[in-house]
Amino acid sequence: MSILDNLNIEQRKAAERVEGPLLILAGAGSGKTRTVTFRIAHMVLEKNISPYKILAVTFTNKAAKEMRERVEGLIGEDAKRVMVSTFHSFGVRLLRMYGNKLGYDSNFNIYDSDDQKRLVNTLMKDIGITDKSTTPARVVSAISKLKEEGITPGEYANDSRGFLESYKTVSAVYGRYNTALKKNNAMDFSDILVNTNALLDDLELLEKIQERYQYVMVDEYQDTNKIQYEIVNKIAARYKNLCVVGDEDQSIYGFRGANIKNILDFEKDYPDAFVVKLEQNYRSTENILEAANHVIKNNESSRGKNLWTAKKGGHPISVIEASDGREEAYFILRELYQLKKEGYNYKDITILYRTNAQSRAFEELFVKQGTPYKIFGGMQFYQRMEVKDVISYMNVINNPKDSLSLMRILNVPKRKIGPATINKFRDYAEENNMSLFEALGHTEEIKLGPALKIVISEFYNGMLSIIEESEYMPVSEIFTEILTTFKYKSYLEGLGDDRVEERIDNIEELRNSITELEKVEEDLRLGEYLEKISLVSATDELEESRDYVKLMTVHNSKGLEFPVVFIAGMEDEVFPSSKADYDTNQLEEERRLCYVAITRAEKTLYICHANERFVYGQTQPRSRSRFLGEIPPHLLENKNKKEKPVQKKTTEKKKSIENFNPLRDKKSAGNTLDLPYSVNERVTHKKFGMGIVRAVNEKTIEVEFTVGKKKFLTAAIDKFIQKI
DNA sequence: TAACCTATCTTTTTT
DNA sequence: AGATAGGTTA
Repeated sequence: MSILDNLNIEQRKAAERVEGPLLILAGAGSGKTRTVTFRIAHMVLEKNISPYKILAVTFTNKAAKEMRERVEGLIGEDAKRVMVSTFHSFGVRLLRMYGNKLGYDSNFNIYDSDDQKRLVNTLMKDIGITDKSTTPARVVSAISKLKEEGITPGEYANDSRGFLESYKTVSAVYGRYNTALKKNNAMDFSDILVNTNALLDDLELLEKIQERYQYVMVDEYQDTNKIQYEIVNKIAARYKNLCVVGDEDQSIYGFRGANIKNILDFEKDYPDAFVVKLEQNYRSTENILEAANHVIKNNESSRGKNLWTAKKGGHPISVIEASDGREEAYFILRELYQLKKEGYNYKDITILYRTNAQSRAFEELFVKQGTPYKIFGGMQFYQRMEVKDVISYMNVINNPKDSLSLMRILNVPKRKIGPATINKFRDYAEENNMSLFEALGHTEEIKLGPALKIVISEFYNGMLSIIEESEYMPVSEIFTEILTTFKYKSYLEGLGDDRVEERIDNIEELRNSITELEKVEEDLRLGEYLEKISLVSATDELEESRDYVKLMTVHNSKGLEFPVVFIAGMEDEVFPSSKADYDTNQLEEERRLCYVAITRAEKTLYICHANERFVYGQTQPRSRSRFLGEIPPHLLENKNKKEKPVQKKTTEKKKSIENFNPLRDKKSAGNTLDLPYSVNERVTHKKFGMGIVRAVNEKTIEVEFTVGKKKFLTAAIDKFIQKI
């Protein structure tokens, strides 16, 4: 008897193979996660391998969480000792510990693409680039791709494409951009990987890590890029217990440097690799699977698999033709109501599309009709202007070297600190080799009007005071301090913007999310919080229990499955994207994307397309996607409803499910201190004066001052609070 | 410095 | 269509 008796023959072959290099070619829906989790359980329960020695790397937090929970279901508490992590979280963890070797402080901030764009933008202006052929956004994506392909600024400068103007721009910015990030004690997403990889060049450290993680597993190996490849292979080099799982037909991240060769060449890298193919699909009906197989076989890059299912037949695939994008949304909504009548719930249904912009038509209609829905990805909660403002305050408090975040908030709320003034301080900081924030403390040495001096000193001292407090204050208190000290809400109210209410709601939602998080993790520190919100991915917020229709890009749907799937916008120039028109490799990637989309469906699949579409403020004619033509007609059924659906009189607007949920990953408990404080004891605080202790919790205490109740973390509290 | 107007660009896809 | 950058004016 073995725990592996629960697996099919192929899955079992893979799970049994614990030592040595192992390649698991796992077709869509073939029980990949099941195989991997049972493999871990087998290692721990039946092979006596310490869970502490196992590292499993996934692409999203959601995948990591799911894997951890499923392993826990099999082996219990020991599962917590297995390191299940995304590449990025794993890297950040390592870099917090050892980043000083590369010249970073452990409180480094993480920049998102918005930050990257702003930084590149200022750099381009500083250098005086007049190149109109490119934009900061394009420069950012070029730089990210270069980083993840392992090309340094120096190497890029020697590249032969040097005559192109956009190339020159990228080349001029790349190195300076890196320097600026480092000065700000910040990393972008690519840096997390690049620096993790660089850390592993330290042989002593590498050996330590190799000894710690003697068994390495990588999920979605077809989507690893050069740097991730190097990280994995360095760690596994010592024991060669490397298990990679993937499917070359689902490689869809070429645009961010993913290299399909990593999986195709695994057997070259490890000639003694054991290879297992998982070809039984447990997810979809025969019709759906056959359609997917017919599409993907047009790809040269496909090795060819024999994906099969025991679920014979099934519904034909419904094709819906609409006159335009709006009608497409109507048709889908009507079909959705039909499905509801047949007994499906909203949560069984997912609408997939190629680009985020396509979600708009659905959102408008669903709001009007009061249909519960949730859009994953797109404009993230944390990227909204007002949320980002407050986060930028937190960024500076966490890491005052972060001049980029500082520049964002210097004049928000408006303090009459314009670009001219900021530049004076930037110059002063540069000349005196200090950070912009430090420079703000030297108002006397800089030529300024008296009013400005006062304003800047107020800002500077306000920040200093919160920075000091942040050592022992819970994030929620820091949040409140920021809002009150800098009167952020009155600033929002005074904007005279028609979205004031929404913005204030967002701020309140941010507060709620922090409070929710602190319920789970009482002693959450600012740095940990910022890290957490930087690394969330779109589908991490997916809640199985709530009943709403899910909308997301095909990219975001990878690894997920749904009873009913609508693929919207199946038109040439949309899917495949017009960007892939003249490039076979890109076209093949689009086809893999289509393959991913089709194979998400369990029972029912709809493919929709419109004859014209409104793009860039213009109506353009559209024809059905070539991919649709690759599906044999006998699998398709025309589900066209000729008459236009009657739009219901707008009923009372129901609020859609918010696009945002508090993070709720649990974290292991921190240290517990003996508290010398007791309820009703009197204390004094530097800033808030006299107070009375109202509650003593495990890791925090609450004190009532004249200004109101405040919470404090007990760690390091003695520096700030004194007993009387 | 801020407020207002006009011209231009945007949409691939994401940790 | 909507967002944003850049320029002009108060």
